[in-house]
Amino acid sequence: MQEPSSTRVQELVARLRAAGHRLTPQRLAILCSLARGDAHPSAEAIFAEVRALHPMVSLATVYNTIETLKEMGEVLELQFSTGNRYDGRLATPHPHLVCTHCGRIEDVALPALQSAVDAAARHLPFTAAVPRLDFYGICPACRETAPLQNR
Amino acid sequence: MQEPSSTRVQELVARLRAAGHRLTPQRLAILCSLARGDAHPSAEAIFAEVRALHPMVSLATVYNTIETLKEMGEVLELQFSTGNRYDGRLATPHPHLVCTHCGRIEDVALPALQSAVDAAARHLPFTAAVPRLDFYGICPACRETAPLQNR
DNA sequence: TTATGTGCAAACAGTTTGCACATAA
DNA sequence: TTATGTGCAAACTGTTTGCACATAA
Repeated sequence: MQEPSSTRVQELVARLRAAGHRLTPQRLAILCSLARGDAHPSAEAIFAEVRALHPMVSLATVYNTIETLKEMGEVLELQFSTGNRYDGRLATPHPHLVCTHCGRIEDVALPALQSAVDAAARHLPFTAAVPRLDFYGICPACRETAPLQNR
Repeated sequence: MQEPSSTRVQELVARLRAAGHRLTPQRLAILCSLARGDAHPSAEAIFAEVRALHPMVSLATVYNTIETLKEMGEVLELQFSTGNRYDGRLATPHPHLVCTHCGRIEDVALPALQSAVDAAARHLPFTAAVPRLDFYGICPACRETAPLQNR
């Protein structure tokens, strides 16, 4: 989890306040979890982290806070059939690497491809098309520890 | 639903048999539904179609058959947090347009972009990376009938 | 004849909702 | 003081599983 003093956490706090929302201790902890460096946590993972500081927190509060931040455009929801993940650092769509073995999700920088995707999005028959580009494979760590599977 | 005489249905039947699987009336109906022209049906949609011919069919049978075809590489599963969709016509990954209003899913031909995505997939730190590229927007039909929403 | 497939119903996981209570501002 | 937020528990959705029965080959 991030420190409450992290730049991104401070930014989220400021924007919540600016939008007329309150800052509870639970919320602050959720913000810290969402702004984590290794990010893309699940609601369950955020819940577990927050619970370490606030044993009485409920999952509903985690979902409520995420919903608020989503509406403000400060959190990107990555929907997966295995459970959604959240990115509280970069809320604009960007490509990801998804490990089908351990579930790890990494950002990947592919600027040229990103531009091509964005350009294509502007010329589709669907209005206001938002792209989603993910790559599903085996991460380096899993490749070593589980050498015989999924290769 | 497709006719049992459709080329793709015949192909699926032949491949099931070649793999040592049986062809039940329920299965044939499921194959026809999967090979439909306007495709990308959900399990529920396939179930509803098949039920018209076989009122006693169960959802489990639909999922079982889909699972078998997935393992054979004859059906592409498109996982969405709102429920999975299936493509029994073209089982290799390809981009889609997803209407966030009515749920309609269309194939979209973007050959140049597709090549760029496939090329990128080959140079990622994750092994055997399979790309998934979808665009979420409002389809032309929804744009007309629901002019004030999501625009 | 018998391995494969089917139908039912229960279990599961992640998410959402309703409502009384708590609290930040 | 009071609108906003919280915690709990129940409900919901799509999917998966176990098991006895049915049937294609």
